[in-house]
Amino acid sequence: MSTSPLFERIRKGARSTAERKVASVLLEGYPTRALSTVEALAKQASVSAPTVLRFVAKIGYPRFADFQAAAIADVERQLGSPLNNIRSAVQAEKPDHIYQQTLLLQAEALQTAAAQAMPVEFDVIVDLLINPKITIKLLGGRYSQNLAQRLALQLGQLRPSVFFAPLTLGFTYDALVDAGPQDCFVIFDYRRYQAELLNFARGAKRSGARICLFTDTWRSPIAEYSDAVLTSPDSSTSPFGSRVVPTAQIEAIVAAVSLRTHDRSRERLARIEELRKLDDDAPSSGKDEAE
Amino acid sequence: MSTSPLFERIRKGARSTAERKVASVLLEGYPTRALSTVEALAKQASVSAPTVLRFVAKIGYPRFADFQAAAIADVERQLGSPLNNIRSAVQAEKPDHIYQQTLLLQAEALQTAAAQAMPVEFDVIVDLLINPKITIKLLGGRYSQNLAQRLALQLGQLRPSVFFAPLTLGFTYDALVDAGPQDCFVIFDYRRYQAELLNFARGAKRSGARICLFTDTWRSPIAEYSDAVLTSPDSSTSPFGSRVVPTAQIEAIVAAVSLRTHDRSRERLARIEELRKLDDDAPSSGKDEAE
DNA sequence: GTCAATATGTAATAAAGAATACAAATGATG
DNA sequence: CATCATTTGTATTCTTTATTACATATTGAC
Repeated sequence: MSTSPLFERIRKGARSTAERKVASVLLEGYPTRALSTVEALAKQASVSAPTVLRFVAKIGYPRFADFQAAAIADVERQLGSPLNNIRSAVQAEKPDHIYQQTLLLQAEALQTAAAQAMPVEFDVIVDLLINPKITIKLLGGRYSQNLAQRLALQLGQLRPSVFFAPLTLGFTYDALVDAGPQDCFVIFDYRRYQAELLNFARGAKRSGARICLFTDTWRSPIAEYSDAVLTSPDSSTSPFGSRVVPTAQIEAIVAAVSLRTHDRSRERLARIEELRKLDDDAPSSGKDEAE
Repeated sequence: MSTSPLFERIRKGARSTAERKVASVLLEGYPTRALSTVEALAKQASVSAPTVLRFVAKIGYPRFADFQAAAIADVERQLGSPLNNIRSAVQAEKPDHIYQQTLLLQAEALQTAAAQAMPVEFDVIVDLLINPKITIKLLGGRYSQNLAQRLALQLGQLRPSVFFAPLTLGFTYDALVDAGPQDCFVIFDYRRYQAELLNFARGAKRSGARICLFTDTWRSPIAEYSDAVLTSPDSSTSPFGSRVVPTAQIEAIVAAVSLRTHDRSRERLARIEELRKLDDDAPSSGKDEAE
């Protein structure tokens, strides 16, 4: 068990009798007792207020407020990720509100997806996506274009040759004209599969291009032509299917790609930031706050 | 184990807009944020100090010190709870693959979001969105436009007068020209908040329009001008923030709106289907739909 | 739209608490 | 046991923080 630095400082910092009293009191009720006031502590330790002040100053906190801040930070650390306890409490008794219900339902969907995941499929996709010789083209159906767009947006920051092919008014086929083995199509197709997409996939496959498919558990017919498929269980309260799991999948992909390409993508991101700054300076740029 | 009474009091005690802001801030950082000062809290929630005082008074703590004492007691209770250790032990065994890890991480994020959720905020938003007299305009930042778009897409099927306002090249302000009390702006703004959006929100507020904000726990400055705010905790493996929780939130909103409008939206959906069929049969660009 | 009721913010006030100066006590060393 | 250094306490000042009183804005009912 690792003790906190603050805890150690208190233990080791006490030299004289009065200070040891203070330290014991603090350690006995660690860390919550540190959250009270100087005078309360002084009284509990049967010493004077200045003694307490001097002690915390000696262990590295010139102002009592600093000391308290450190204590609070420690409390947060000990509580672990902020809401562990409350989370488990909420899980125990199902909440009544539709908002919470929906979120929890999706949480379960994610856990299911994780449980039945096929890492191999995932890896195949990532391997394709990090290959700089391959051009990535993304597209999706009426309601899944969004996903394609999002993945395109993020992937486009990590590597070159990423294109989003909007599925509007037959323009889609433009992307197919010069498709070849050097291309990888990432297709999102969920229930109410669109024939247009299937046609497209067939054409792509014929041209020798790779296909990665994101679909639901019922599996779009495109699966047949795909090199790798990621499926997501769909449990949803909404009249439209849920896109929470797909969103998480996308982020997982991005995370993996980002990891694997590390240096290159890092540098790329930096360059993009540079360019953006130039553009943003026309209007006043966004402030970038960390509290 | 039951959730702490204090936690529940905070969640349920908030009635007005300003009080809801305070409650959100408290719940987001529960319980440690309650250990800071009245003014700090007021600032974080973009309200005045007395509002904070009045709120804690309302939920049963006539003096702020009482409230803090309760919070500290809660911290002690949580730290003392053996469940904590068990839980962290269970959490220790992680799956090995980044894909599964990411999904599970997001599952946790959703649970956290559910735990600290403020159904009141949610309800306020839904109330606005089902009001047929109100025009809904949605917009978002560079990377959150997607979310706006998705919500627009789905909402647009359930009710009329829904518009997506793309944030491109200053065109955004077109949506602001004739904004008034009959308008509700739904804004998505996550870390690396964009000044442009903030300006926009200010303008919107001035015109008397309502504002619903989706943001992260750091809270976009727009929160100050918003009638309702939904926050999402951000834990993410990817170099970009995660949008899983926001996605789930959107779906929850859609589900709720759909429930509340029931008949009207059902009929509307049917009509849309009809029209789509007509359209799909015309172009020769491929038969579009396979059910 | 107008008015009453309720919320919210501003600014002044009161209280609590932290920091400081200085004096008293303690303890070590010759 | 005298002297210096160190520790501790008392009393005071200064800051921060909570609280209250009052003005303004917002909301909801008619």
